[in-house]
Amino acid sequence: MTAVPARSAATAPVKRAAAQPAKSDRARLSAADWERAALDLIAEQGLAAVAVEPLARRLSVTKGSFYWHFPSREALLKAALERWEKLDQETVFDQIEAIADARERLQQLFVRTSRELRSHVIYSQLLKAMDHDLVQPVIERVSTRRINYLLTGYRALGMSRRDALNRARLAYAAYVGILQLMLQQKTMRLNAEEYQVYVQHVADTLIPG
Amino acid sequence: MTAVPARSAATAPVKRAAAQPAKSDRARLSAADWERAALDLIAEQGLAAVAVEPLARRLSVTKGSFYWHFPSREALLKAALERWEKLDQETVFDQIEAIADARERLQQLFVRTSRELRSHVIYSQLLKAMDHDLVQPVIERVSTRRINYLLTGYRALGMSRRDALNRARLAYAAYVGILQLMLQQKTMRLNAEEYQVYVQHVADTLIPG
DNA sequence: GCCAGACCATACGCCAGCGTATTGACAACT
DNA sequence: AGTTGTCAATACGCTGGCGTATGGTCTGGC
Repeated sequence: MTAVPARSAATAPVKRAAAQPAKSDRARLSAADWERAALDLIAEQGLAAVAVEPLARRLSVTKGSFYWHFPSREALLKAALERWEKLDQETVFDQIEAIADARERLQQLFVRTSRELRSHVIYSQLLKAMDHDLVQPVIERVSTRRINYLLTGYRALGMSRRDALNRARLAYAAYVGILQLMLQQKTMRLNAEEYQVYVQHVADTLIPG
Repeated sequence: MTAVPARSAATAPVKRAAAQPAKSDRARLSAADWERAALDLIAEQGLAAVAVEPLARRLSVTKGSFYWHFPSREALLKAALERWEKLDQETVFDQIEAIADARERLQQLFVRTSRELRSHVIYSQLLKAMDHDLVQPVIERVSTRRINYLLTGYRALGMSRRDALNRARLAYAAYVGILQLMLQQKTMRLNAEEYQVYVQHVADTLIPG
């Protein structure tokens, strides 16, 4: 019986608490649980670490469970990436969009880059795996969105279109670079204050006054 | 048969022609050949792609050859990384060091980042593999050297120590970021002119004057 | 109560990559 | 000519990950 697992929420008789299923020693798993676990692994060890059997071990089950929820590893990755892209849009982006002042908004984009923010960590890891077929379009979309966001920010500050675009590129490259240099190992292990000062310097340098 | 016999008069340890051993259909391989091929693969597909058997196929031999030259895959990586670090020091760094004017020198660091420059491509790939035990110390050293280089450059332009350090970090992050964004896929596929303009913008923005 | 469906365990076949062992070929030196 | 040293082919065993097949267990609903 190779029944295709019904992944839609419609058929699920068990509603399972809407919030996190708790630490759950004995709870059964859902597809969403696997997706979340996959994103955790991506954040910690990168995309390549998302292997079915290690993931299963991590969740204290066997892959018999996995292949009920997903037809393949690829399917899991696809779902996890979708989930991240949506989540990233909500948590990181929409929050910043709420800020009125363009100058302040630009600065916040840098301030919230500390390694505590999971979504940024995942972004950085995905950037490193951009050769992967599933990853490429996702971070393509996200990056473009963000650069365009910066672009309009700079335009709002009165820069010419050409300058604004290049400044947006520069700012975004600095963002990507500092992510990579800070998150991975110790080359640039700045503590909170040092980082604070650095960000201020970046804002002063990259935001025209 | 083949014109230009590569085997000139050589003595005991067989130094083999100093230059490249040519495309060489039938020439034997040396350890250096494997190291160069490994670096090529790193540049093209990243560190993870450096596998023994694929490499052997690429060189049109079998791994029987490989394990004569190296005791393990790790040993090859180590040797290749050493070779790159040395080569990078010579080609990229020493050349720029020759430039007298601090302002011009800083700009050149950005100008020479186009994807044509192999050493930069390798650096970017290694940065993506910084979790690897052998890679981490290497790019640690290289990155530190470069940032310090920028630091002294900015100091020479009269910046305070704190500002110079932060500016160096910013500039280097921008360098790393633009590398990653340009080399990997198309998010930022700038053509030569666009890139030229961008670099000029970076220089104007990051170099005080 | 008991059946269906959701979830998981076990066991298997497959493949790619690492490393080993053995033998072969061919050059240079004696 | 024979010996030695250098480079390479072939064949093998091992591991870890993917995917399949099949059967087991728990749960809610009738």
